[in-house]
Formats: sequence, structure tokens, C-alpha cells
Amino acid sequence: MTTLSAAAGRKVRRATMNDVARLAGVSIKTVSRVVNDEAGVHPATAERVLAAIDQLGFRRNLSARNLRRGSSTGTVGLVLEDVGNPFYSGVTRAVEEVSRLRGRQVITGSSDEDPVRERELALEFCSRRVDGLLIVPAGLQHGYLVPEMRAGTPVVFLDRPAGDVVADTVLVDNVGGTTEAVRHLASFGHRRIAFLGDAPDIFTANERLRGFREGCVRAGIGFHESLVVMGPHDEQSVRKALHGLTSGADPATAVVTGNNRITVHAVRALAGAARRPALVGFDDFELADLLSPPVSVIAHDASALGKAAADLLYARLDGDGSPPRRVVLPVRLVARGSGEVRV
Amino acid sequence: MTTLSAAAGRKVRRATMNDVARLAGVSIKTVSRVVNDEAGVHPATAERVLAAIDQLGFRRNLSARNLRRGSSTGTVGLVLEDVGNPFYSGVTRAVEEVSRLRGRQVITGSSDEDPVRERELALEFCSRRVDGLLIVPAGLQHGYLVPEMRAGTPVVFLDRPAGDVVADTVLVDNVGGTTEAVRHLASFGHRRIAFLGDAPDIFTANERLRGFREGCVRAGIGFHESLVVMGPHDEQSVRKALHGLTSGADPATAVVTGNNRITVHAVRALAGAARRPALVGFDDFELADLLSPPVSVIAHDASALGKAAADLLYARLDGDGSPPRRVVLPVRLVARGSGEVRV
DNA sequence: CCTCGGGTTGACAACGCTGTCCAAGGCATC
DNA sequence: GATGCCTTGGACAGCGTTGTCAACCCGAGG
Repeated sequence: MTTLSAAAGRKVRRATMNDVARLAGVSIKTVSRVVNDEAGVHPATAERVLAAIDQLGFRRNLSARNLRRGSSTGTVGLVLEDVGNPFYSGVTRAVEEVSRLRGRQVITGSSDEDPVRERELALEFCSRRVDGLLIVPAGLQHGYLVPEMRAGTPVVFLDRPAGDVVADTVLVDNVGGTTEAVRHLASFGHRRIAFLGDAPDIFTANERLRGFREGCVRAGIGFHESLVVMGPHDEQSVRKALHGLTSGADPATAVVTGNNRITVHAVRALAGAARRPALVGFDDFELADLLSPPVSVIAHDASALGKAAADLLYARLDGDGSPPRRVVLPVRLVARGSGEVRV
Repeated sequence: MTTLSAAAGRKVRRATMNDVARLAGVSIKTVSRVVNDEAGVHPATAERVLAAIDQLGFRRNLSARNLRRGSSTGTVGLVLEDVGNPFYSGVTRAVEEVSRLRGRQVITGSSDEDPVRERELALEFCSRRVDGLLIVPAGLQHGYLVPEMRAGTPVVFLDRPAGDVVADTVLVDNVGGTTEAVRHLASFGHRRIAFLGDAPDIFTANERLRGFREGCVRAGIGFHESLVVMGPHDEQSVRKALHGLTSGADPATAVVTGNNRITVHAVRALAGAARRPALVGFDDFELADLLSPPVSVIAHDASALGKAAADLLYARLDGDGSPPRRVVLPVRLVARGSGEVRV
């Protein structure tokens, strides 16, 4: 058991190759050769150098190395909305996984949907000379990235497209998802279907609304503004909205919720209700199958999203110079019970 | 709308201060002054420099800056088990939050409980000269960190203590948690209480087992080896273990589960069962209140853990040289129903 | 006219490392 | 004994930046 209280936290100059060289009685270049496993060092010399390294606790300074070699910093930046959100932590994990195979480290930052913060993070990462950027856009203006992209830093947007630059983007099939949800509900006889979505200035929310409308039209049940409530949703407002939609003269008999937070709030709000509307939520979530009734969802895969984006980024780093791509990942309906209720 | 397909991904030399200086017709030092908002530059000159910066898309190279100034790299390293796990993503978020206020970036990596990987990550971070390290230990040997700590890199261990170095550590009250769980169940008349825990070589699993035993002894119901099943637990093995424990001649009437994964598996296994034992799980999880019955848990706060650890780390960076501290965060029983069942 | 001082600006070295190039010495060959 | 090759080691420059220090310009004051 080693005690290090005295040393820990104290600011001490770290040993450099120079220190090692002096101690081992060789030139700094020889130390460099040993550290980098280069050939041409006499075993006995190498031995001495290694001993000195050990004694001084030397560790090569990667910043200096990369600066000198003009090579990659071995890092990629990931800007997302909130690592604490299970969806994004799944994305993070996938990006980490791909990066590990490519020998790179991931620097993350949460923007909290704040475009200013997103920009700060992305530019900070650029100053650190990340090899590439993965961004879940918070805002709609990404002109600030133009110099970076022009300078050769590949950028891939995840989950939402960038506002005003054309770049690689990986999305999920938002429109197809809600269209399918409506088709599904309509197939059980529902004709009054409501939609609870996030604020329409968020890309995904808007797309899902579009898909909802499309689904209504295709199902021949018409699209009614009065059955749509968009906006930021806390538990209270979801409760109120649901109450309004499912009561009155011509109530909705089914509800589509626009993301996992809203779905969970809806489930809570409906927990005690006497008459429950059929429910299909966008985004899968853990334990959805254990609720009563189990919640049917439009599922998409955070890992797949992260992996696809990372793969795209690394392809660019490998020299892929083809035009920007837009990848749309499929979604699938997972029927668990809450959506399979006849009128 | 800007199209950048041609430039993106291509390896291009980034503009340096030298390039800016040449374009603006000033010396490199003047550029440096402008970039750093130093006083003493004529407004007209500054103007020219800024124009050149803009034209070239120059962005200061932080690696070079830090190298020259010998100052902090403005990064901290966070090694955890798996960012994808909601518990750790909560920790990550909290660390990010504290770091943001301190103007630092967070580099993360998942060890997947592999001591080798943990070591690789931690040492890689040290090579990058992170200002400090936060580690959820995967293994029991941390001697490899001694040179780093001696060199002045503060290290804080989270969730589990380090194996063989004395260093700052932030834990949750594992023993107190399971002791309380047993007391609670015993107060409802249970005398045959089972424990399903993770492999006992994991610190938290072992501590929780200790607390369980302690609780049994205090409650005067005795500790029975036969009511304990430890080991890595997938859904299948939890199902089997539960079946064995709750059937037979003298079945357990209550179960304590050792972590959130096991709890969830148990809930799934018991979903269809005719006779359900009372259940208290360690770790809170989302939607626990919406299951039927709602799951009672020993809750502790991932954010609090991350924040406490980060605060401790930053205190060290601020020069706190006091002896290593061990912080134990409290847990609390959240009674929701599954644990409040009489025999 | 010269000096002085403040406001601007630049030359240069150095941070820790690696690529290039050269030197010294040992050995075999002619 | 001279020559050339190979092995081993080192001197030096430079990556992009900033700290130090000195030079320069200009108007005010003597």
C-alpha cells in the first residue's frame, strides 16, 4: 500500500526526455529511439535508458510529439445534447467503441440544446485539433464550421441535419416512423388520433409531425390541427394536454407521443386514468415492456446511430472524398400492447 | 448554403500565426498579441490581423500554446465502466458540468470492467497530460498510477476504492444500504430474506453482501448461506436463482437484489409469477415507480457521486494538499410498494 | 536641436519531442 | 595498410506558440 498524500496534487515538473538522457548518460535522441521502439540501439544502452525512465516516472508528452510530427492528435470531438440522456449515452458508447478500434480518444461535451454552447464546444475542440467532429446540432447556424471544414476537419452531424452547410449527416427515419405509428393505430380502427410532440423548431419534432400528418392523410382519417399539441413538455403540461385531448365531445382514442420523455410523462399521466387511449411512442426505452400495458414504440437504435456516424467520420479520415452523404437509419414498430387496442 | 464536399476530409495544412502575420504584414508576435487580447496593439493593426485571421480561417493551436506555456492542458480524464450505462452517464454528466465551470474539457473512456483496458486508458490520458484523473476502478492494482501521482497528477477513485494505493475516493454507503433494506423487509415480518448479488470480487457487490449479512444479524433472523446467490447475472441465471430460492420447503419470502441490472431481471422474472416475494433493489432506476408493483429501492445519486468526485479533484488542482480523503455518500430507501408486503 | 518617455512592434529563444544528417568506431575485404 | 560498410550515437533544426527584451517612432519638453 503506497501513500502519496504529500505528492498528489502538488505541481511538479514532469521528467522530460532530456532528464532521462542525462540520467542514463546518453543523448536525448537515443531516449527517443528507445521510447519509440526504433531499431539501432544497443541492448545495454536501451536497458540503461529504460531504467532511467522507470526511475524518473517519465511519460512521453503526446502533445509535443504530435506537434513535432505534425500528425493527428488522435482525438475526435463529440458534441451532443446531454450525455446524461440514455439515448445520447448510447450514442457516446458506440462512438467510443469505433474510436477505440481506430486508436482514438473521444472528447465529449453537452450543449443542452444551446446553440451558443454547441459552438463554443465545437470550436474549442477544433483548437485542440481534433481529427474530426461529431455534432448533434442544437441550432440551425453552422457557418462557423466552414473554416474548420475547409481546413480539413471532417464533420458529421447526428440525429439532426446542420442548418446552413452541406455535410455528412446521419438521421433516423422520423417521418417514416410516425407515418407507421398512425397506420398501425388506424388499423385498429382509430380515427381520432392525437399527436404530442416537442417544440417544432427542433428538427426531429417537426419531421415527426410531418410523418404524423402524412400517416393521417394516407389512412384517410384526415389531419386535424386540434389533435396536435407541440411544445416543450414537462410532466404537468403533458398531463393537461392529454386530459384536454381525450375528453370532451369528440375525444381522441389514440395518442402518438413524439419522444421518450413525452411518452414516459404520458404513461405516468395515464397510470390512474379510467379510460386509456391507445398509445404509440417515438423512441424505445428500457422497461417499456414491463409497464402495464407494455408500451408500443417506434424504436431506433442509439448505438447504430453512433456507429454509423463514427464510421462515416473515419471513412473521411481515411481519405474518402466523395460528396457529403445523408444516411437515414430505419426505424421499426415494436408492438407491445399499448398500441394494439381497438376503439 | 455552402457546399464543402471537395475540402472536407482532405488533409490540408492549417494556417498558423506565421501565415496570418505574413498576410497582415506584421510580425508573428503581434498576431499572438491580437489573438490573446493583449494590450498595446494599435487598433488599425489589430484590424488588419483580424481580417487576415478571418480570411485564412486561422484557429490557435492549443497544443502548441500549452506546450510553450507549460500550463495545464485544460482537460481531465474520466475512466468508467461503461458510458452507456445510465448510472455512469449520470456520473459523466455531473463531471462535465463541474468541469465546464472550471473551464476544462472531459475525455472519457469505458473500461468494460477490464483492468488492462482501464490501465491503457488512464496512461493514455496521462500521456496527453490531463490535469487530473477520475477513475472507476476495474481492477485491484493501481501501482501503475504511482509515478503519475508522484508527478503531480491528482487521481480520484469513484464508486470503488483503488486496490493498492491510498488516494481520494468517493463511495456510496453500500453496507448501510443493504443493512437498511434487510431491516425494512424484516419490519414487515420477513425472516427468510434472500440476496442476489454480483460477483463478489467486485467491491460494491462484496460490500453490499456484508451489509446484507449485518442486517440479518441485527434483525435477529440469522444469516443463511443458502439464501445468497452471487455471480455474474444475466436474465436467465436470475430467473433460475429466483425460482430456486422462492420454492421448496422453506422458501424465501423476500429478496434483496444487488444492483439495477439484477433488479430489472428479477422484475422481469417475477412478472408472471403467481406468488411474488417482497423485493428491494439496490440502485434506483427510471420508471421503477410505474412498474406493478412499483419497485422499492435503495437509491443513491449518480450526479452526486460525479459531482463529489469532480469537486474533490478540482480542490486538489487548486492546491489542496491535505491527506487523501474517503467520502461516503448516503443512500436512502425509497419505498414504493414492492418491499412493503407482509409475509 | 537633442533628449526623454510612452506607445507599438519585432527578433529571438524555448516548451518537449522527432526527422535528418553526420561522426565515430568496429569489422571484413582487397 | 587502405577502403568500404555497418552499427551505434549525437548535433541540430523545427513543429506553433508565447515570454523576454530591445528597437523603433513620435511628440513633448528642455
